Amino acid sequence: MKPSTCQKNCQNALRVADQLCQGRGVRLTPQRRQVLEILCDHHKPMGAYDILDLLKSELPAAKPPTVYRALEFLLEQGLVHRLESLNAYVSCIHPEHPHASQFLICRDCGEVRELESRSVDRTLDSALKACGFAADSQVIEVTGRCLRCTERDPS
Amino acid sequence: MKPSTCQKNCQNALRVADQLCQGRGVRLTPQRRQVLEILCDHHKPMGAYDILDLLKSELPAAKPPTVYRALEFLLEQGLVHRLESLNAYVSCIHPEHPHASQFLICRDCGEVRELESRSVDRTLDSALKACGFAADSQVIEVTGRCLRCTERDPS
DNA sequence: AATTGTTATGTTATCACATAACATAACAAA
DNA sequence: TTTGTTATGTTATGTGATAACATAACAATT
Ligand SMILES: [Zn+2]
Ligand SMILES: [Zn+2]
Ligand SMILES: [Zn+2]
Ligand SMILES: [Zn+2]
Repeated sequence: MKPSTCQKNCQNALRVADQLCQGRGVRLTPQRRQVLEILCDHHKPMGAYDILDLLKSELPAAKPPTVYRALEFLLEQGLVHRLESLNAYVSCIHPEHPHASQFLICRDCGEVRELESRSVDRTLDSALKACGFAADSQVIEVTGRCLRCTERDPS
Repeated sequence: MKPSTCQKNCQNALRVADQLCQGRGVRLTPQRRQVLEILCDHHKPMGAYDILDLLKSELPAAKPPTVYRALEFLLEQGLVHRLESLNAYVSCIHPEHPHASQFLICRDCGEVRELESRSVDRTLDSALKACGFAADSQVIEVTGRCLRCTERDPS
């Protein structure tokens, strides 16, 4: 993806976030929006302190709680996912329809990809139903090598 | 489960671990075995520093690396799972056939249950295959309320 | 038995991630 | 303009994990 296209996607994602928040009557304040923008601008998962470092260039007074509060909001609104196995955060590619977190994490290139498999979702749901478990959040994270890295170096 | 039965299960799990390690030519040293025993004796997930506190009663010189090294070994051997969303560890109930980590975590009673669903496993595998992703570890963690807690207080 | 390479442990310090607690400010409704 | 609510500022601390280096135990070889 060319940089120009990429930046356009980021801008678009922010507009979508604006609309979603307005529609829900919640406030995407400048701080929250800046954190989301940082996550959108990067394609790889970022730690809270990585975000903090970047945020400081726009908001020198930023401190850990600044970032964690923004992340808490963005997670609640489904605009961002947390990657439990990396202690990192990544912007959601389809925030308009909230969904369970399903990620493929490449250990070579660091790329993360949202899987969004309905069949996995359904199968897991029925397994949960079968044992009477009432889920309120699901985490699926698969670590390995992505197609591109496997093709580049099939070892 | 009665205490006597439980303790028997723990002893049995340790014997199984002994045999597995012997068969694989790896060493379940006293330290490693003690950490595994602590995890087997408790049914709930434990943080590394919780384990450390208990370990100190038998091994006063124990320090964080002592525990983390033992956990690293036990994880490699599939004797223990790490719960990513809790930063905690729990002993595996079926170490004799290594498997992907699938957990149901009750937010009320704290109970964790290994799901071991073959259908979930298969569905995820085929989704991974479809996008050419070569997995080397899978994490599935579902948080919610277990059947018992739902029945006790259906709210 | 002595040598040597390997694996495991001891020890100190530090890094990385996250939140508690309390004060102030901005906002929105009455 | 008062009042309640939500958001932010600030300091300190809690919690989880590892780096780096030294020493000891073990196992294979000579
Ligand atoms: Zn998403
Ligand atoms: Zn890759
Ligand atoms: Zn298991
Ligand atoms: Zn429960």
